[in-house]
Amino acid sequence: MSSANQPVQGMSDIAVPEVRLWQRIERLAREVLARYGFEELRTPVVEFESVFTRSLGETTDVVQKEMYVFEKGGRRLCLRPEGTAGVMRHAAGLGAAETDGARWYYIGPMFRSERPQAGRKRQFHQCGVECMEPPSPLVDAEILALQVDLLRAWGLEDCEVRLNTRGEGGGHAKVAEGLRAALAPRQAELCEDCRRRISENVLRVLDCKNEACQAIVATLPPPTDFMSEASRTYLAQVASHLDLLGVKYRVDPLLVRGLDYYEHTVWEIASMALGAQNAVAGGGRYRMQLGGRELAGVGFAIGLERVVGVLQALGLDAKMMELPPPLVWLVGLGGDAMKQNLALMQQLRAAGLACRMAPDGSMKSQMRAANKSGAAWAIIRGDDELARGVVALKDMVSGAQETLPLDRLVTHLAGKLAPKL
RNA sequence: GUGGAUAUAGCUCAACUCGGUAGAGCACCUGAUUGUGGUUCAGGUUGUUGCGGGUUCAAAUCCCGUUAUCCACCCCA
Repeated sequence: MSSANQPVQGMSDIAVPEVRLWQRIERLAREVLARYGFEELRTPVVEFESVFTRSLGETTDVVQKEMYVFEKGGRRLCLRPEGTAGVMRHAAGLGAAETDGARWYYIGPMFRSERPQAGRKRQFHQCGVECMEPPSPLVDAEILALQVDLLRAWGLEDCEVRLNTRGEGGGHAKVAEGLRAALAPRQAELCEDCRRRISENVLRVLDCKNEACQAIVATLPPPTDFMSEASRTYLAQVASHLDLLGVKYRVDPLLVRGLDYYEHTVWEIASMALGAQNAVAGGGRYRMQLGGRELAGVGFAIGLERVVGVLQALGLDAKMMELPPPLVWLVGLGGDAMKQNLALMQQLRAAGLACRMAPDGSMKSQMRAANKSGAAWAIIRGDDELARGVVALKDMVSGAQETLPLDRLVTHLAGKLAPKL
């Protein structure tokens, strides 16, 4: 309870039983991702600060106030606040032959120094993908479908997909100018935050929660009006591919994604089961300059804390937890039996069985420990069994107990185990 | 970064308003069976009341600070 044994603010231990849910989530993710031809890429948690400042955008909140930055050996380093930039940094070091058509996924911790809240940790975990195939509405739709598929595999059914376009990368300034011009006459009516946003990040005015701002936004021409014809066509094609794939979505012209590297398709997936931080996942197409190379791809990230939050809110968490293998507990009476059990335990483990024993204690307390551990069987040996070369094997669920020769123990247990697998 | 709430046994919480050296349930340990758990019964252990300071004869209780947690803003996954 004292502060000495608490983790750093906004960071938490993931322990039994919750960690079993995380294990299942990760295992299911790897299975689904493999079906789409993705392979894992493990990039370092620590990167040069410039990897993110250049790609996410100097003015984004993530870069300006949320990164954990530190200096080491005269270099500006940071803990990664997201996954895409690191993957692209990896790609920038490869030749085009290796990156063209690459499909990578990652699962791991990210760090943002925000005020902790429901569904918002300073160390949080994302599962994401990056697909470097040539830009195409078809690929964008496939990747979005993959994300929905993943969420469904985890049991998240009640999610809403909102789809939008940011338009071609070259047209961003034009969109911003258009919006600023349209907002200028109404500026005085906007909330304090939005007046600031007009100059800093005008797109953010679109998704302001303030009612007065929303009323003004409703009168604006949609941002797509300021985009190229090609941009609008691209979005329409993504939408039609999604229809073909049976993915439900809602086109939301007001959907905004914060990071600068996005262009064309962007989307966000929210769950009604969560509170204010209800965005479970987001994604989109992007383009960035890194290491002298221009890199383009489409990808997404899913916030695993939020996935866990939804599963807990829906009451699905207990069912989904990864179960440890059936356990055999060795109970020994007397020093000789304890030593013999220690040796036997290693033999059983070598044969593939999960085993534990208590180092001492009365038979009663050893049995209690076996019960508490959830052991499927107890192997009981005292002087009598040692002398006869047998063990007593007790089924902890039924309570039935049998005596069998030591040399038949492994095959006997393996036979009992088989139907359970 | 801003605002509100909270912090008491391993867990969930009571006692705080009206200061008098902390209590329940669950959990845990021992025994009822000198070699048998999970049910039952009997008995038992558990806390520097988040941390630091102040007021007071006396502070879990009142005051200040601090740290953390929760909720919302902001931002995002």
